[in-house]
Amino acid sequence: MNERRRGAVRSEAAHRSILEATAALFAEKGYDHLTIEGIAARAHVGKQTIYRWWPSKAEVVAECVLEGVLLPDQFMPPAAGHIRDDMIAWLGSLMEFVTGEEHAGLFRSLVAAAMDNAEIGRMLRAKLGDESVMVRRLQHAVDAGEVRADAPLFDVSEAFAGFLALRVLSRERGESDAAERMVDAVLGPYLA
Amino acid sequence: MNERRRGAVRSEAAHRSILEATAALFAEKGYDHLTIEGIAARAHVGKQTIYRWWPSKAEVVAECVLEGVLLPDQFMPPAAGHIRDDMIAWLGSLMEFVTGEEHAGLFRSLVAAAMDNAEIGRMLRAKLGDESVMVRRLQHAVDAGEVRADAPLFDVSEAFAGFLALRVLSRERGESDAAERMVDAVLGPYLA
Amino acid sequence: MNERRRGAVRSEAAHRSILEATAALFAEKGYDHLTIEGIAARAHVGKQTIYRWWPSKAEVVAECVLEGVLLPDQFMPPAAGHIRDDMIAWLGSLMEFVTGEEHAGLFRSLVAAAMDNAEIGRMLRAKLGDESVMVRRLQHAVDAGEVRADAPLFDVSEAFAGFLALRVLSRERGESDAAERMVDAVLGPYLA
Amino acid sequence: MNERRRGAVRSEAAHRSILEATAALFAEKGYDHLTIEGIAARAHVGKQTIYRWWPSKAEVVAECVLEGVLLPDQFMPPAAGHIRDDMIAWLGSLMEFVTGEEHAGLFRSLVAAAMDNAEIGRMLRAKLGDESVMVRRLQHAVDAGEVRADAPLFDVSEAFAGFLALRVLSRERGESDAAERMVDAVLGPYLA
DNA sequence: GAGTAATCGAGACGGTACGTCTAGTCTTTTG
DNA sequence: CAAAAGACTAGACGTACCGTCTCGATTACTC
Repeated sequence: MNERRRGAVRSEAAHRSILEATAALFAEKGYDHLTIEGIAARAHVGKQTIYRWWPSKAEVVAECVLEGVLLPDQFMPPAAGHIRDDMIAWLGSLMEFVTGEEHAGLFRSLVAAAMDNAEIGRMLRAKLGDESVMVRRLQHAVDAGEVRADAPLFDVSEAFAGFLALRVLSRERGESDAAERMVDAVLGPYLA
Repeated sequence: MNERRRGAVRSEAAHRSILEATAALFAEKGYDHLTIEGIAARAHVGKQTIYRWWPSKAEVVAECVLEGVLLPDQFMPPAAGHIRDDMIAWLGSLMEFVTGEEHAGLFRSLVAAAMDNAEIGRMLRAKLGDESVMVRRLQHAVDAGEVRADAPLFDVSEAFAGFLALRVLSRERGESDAAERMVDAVLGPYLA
Repeated sequence: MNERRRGAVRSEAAHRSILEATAALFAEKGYDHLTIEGIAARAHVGKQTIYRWWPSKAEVVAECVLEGVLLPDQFMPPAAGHIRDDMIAWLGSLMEFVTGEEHAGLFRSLVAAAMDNAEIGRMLRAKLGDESVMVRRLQHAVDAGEVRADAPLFDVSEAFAGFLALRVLSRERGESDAAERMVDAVLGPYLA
Repeated sequence: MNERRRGAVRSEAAHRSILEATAALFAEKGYDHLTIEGIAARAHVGKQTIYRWWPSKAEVVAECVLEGVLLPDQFMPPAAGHIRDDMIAWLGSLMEFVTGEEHAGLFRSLVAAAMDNAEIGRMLRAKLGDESVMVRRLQHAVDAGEVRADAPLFDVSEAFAGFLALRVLSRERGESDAAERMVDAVLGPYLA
């Protein structure tokens, strides 16, 4: 006879239900008013089912972020026109997004979660300013002759990511032309 | 006739004792394992005495930061030599500070606290990357002829603050030459 | 020369105000939801003013009972007709009083207070069935030839007081003819 | 299909442990220095486990009394000799019990508890002066020809219960021959 | 009248206990 | 045998009072 494992296998329905409940409650109440009991109740799941698969609240939230349940997919820097205009538009819209009333609470909660769990921090950063994506956009601009070939693309992209990180951390939007000034200050000298 | 207050007056001993206990416990256990009961016990104070004067744990911590009980005094960008070297040294040491093992826990806790309480966020930012201080250092470099007069000093300083914010958020130190590369990428073009 | 005290003298206004507040709150909330803080607040008096003159809540309540602020004056057994009818009427009305919805809570509270403070117990008993008053009424009946001269008046009166005490303690009214039956059982054999 | 419950069942160990701790602490400190926290600590039980099954301290104590953990078994009127002697002995010993130094505190506490909770009151009364038991003893005396057949047994027994109630209320033992006098006054006329 | 001592209302203090909530573990029954 | 339901120990939450102490004002007696 074959040696198959017996008993029920991990319930995918429960798994999904937990992630969805977590995302919903996270959005409603934020990271630190999120409770395991609340998730279990909302997901119609036993608490033990959560503890069986995740060691802590932070890990559940981390998986939510990873699965993209919590954050919209990456913001892609548009390649619609000149690199300067595209970067300004993109930085500006992201700045709006992270400081806007609607998502500010969620972001603050995610930062708090990131302080609990390094994985969340890494994902958060990746979502905000994935360097590889930004570098590709800049490389495209180099190829188009808009940016000098010797520009330190990685460091420029990091400066832009840092600009957003600062907004998230300090919780201040800054002036309306902040994105434009930052692009001109950092990228300006490298424009062809 | 003036409306004189009546009854006993706030005990300065209790006040100090609470702040000290908070700082000690914060350092020991971090923000979210900090409890009001723990503070009260350590400070030999009734819980009500804490609740009488602060609405929440976050406010007590905020006052600790404000009073400088929790964080060392501002990191000053040194004016020891050439601006490039000074900024690299300063950014590097702050990066060390926020990602280093020694202060990482305390720092992460403070960031988490800042997400609870905007006041803490503002103080934290002021301690770490006060733009006005950085701008003054850059202005000094302009005066010394090391930086071009038309350099956008404020935006450069914000890029540096963002660099640190990104480290805080992602909790990654990055490569050893990260500070140097960032300074060269952002400040480099403006060096005289 | 005489050793007279100096300084202000006890405020009679405060004293009265405290007793009144106590009586009001006792009636509203009962003995164990009565608090010193509540009395002080209601009486517009500092807590210390209460503690200066009474050692405990029980003592304040005791003084209220003593002063007749809490309980109506003694119920006098009427001397309206034949001793049997008078005693039945009197016992019945007192039974009504102590078990009736209106005063039951107050009585329960008084019993609870009496368990704290013997003085209250003694007063409570005196109010319910003051033997000397009852004995006088019985003596009057003896003189009128309604009761035999050799009847143990004191013990009979104690039995009647006990009847009431049992109602207070057990919190049950018993049957409607309870008073009549008790009078017949105890006093009946001694009727002339 | 029947609606079966799921999940763990009430822990009998915890239940018993709580009742034992309650009885021990009641005896040590009395009703009003008895605390839920104290019970929980002594019983090595979470507070919530107490609140899950009982709404208040009074109910826990009530169950202790019911289970006989707190009070000795019913005091039975002895049937050792003549009814007069037996009743005097029995009343006397109960009077001793409720006013004696040894049990006075516990007893007063129980009475106070009874004022909180009618259930306790009923149990207390049943333990001390259960009429049916007393009536049976009196009936036995009637059968033995010691008491007249037309004696109002129930009312006589109530007079005796009242005698005890009065002691409990007033907390006074009275004179040494109090029991004897009461028996003679109330039961005397009905002796054959 | 100035000085002194006790009182007053007010309210902060160090504490205890409340009743609720959640954590994380353990137990029972169902599918 | 995993999952749901939910009871378990543990302990923090924020509130209510306790009884004491401190404050500034007031009152009444002494010198």
